[in-house]
Amino acid sequence: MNNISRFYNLLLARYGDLEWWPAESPFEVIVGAVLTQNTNWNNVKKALDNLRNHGILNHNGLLETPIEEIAQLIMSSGYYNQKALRLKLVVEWLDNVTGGDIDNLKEYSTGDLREGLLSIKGIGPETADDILLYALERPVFVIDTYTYRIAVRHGWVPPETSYEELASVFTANLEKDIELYKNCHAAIVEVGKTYCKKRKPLCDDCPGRDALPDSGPLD
DNA sequence: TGCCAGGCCGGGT
DNA sequence: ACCCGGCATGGC
Repeated sequence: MNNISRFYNLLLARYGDLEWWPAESPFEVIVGAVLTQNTNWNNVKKALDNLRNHGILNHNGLLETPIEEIAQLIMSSGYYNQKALRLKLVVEWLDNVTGGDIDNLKEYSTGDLREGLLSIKGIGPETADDILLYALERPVFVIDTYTYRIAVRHGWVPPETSYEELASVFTANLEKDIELYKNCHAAIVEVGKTYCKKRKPLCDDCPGRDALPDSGPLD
């Protein structure tokens, strides 16, 4: 067994099934994916609640509500002007492609959907992959800053590794399974929040230290 | 109290 | 092809 599988098994034993993504519908996953860009989920939750309480956490709601109004409601998630625009662009894209029914996306290949999502200004690789995996049930592995830090600090990849390269390292070393991909990313975020923060590179108590004999120092 | 959070874009080199 | 500043609120 490889180190990445070992690491995931360790996280699985520690956290179990985290049942990500916290959302009530695929559409909410998409909105949350935009709002959580470089932002604490706590702040995102408040923004989602605001949208929901105003009855616009849905396709037509976001499509028809003025961007300024959306911006005010999502203020707690930060970057609210940018994110209001990004939500508009996403929902307009959805409207063009599906006419408002996300189920219609099942007609498209994962590659075509990823390309389409990435063509939207404000949707980068991680946001696209969040949407593909957690909203659309496609087998793509999500890379976020925690995944990158953990992989580098374990010595699995060099620091200059690109998003796509790192994703392929994970998919090459894990069973191709949508539920596993979901829970693995969830567990990495969970462990990252505690042990792999930006200015805390040295983590003596980081899970995996003893269980991964082939891995390098956690820098 | 400053640092950090489940990124991404655009302009400069 | 990289590097960097900007975007912004809320929690610890």
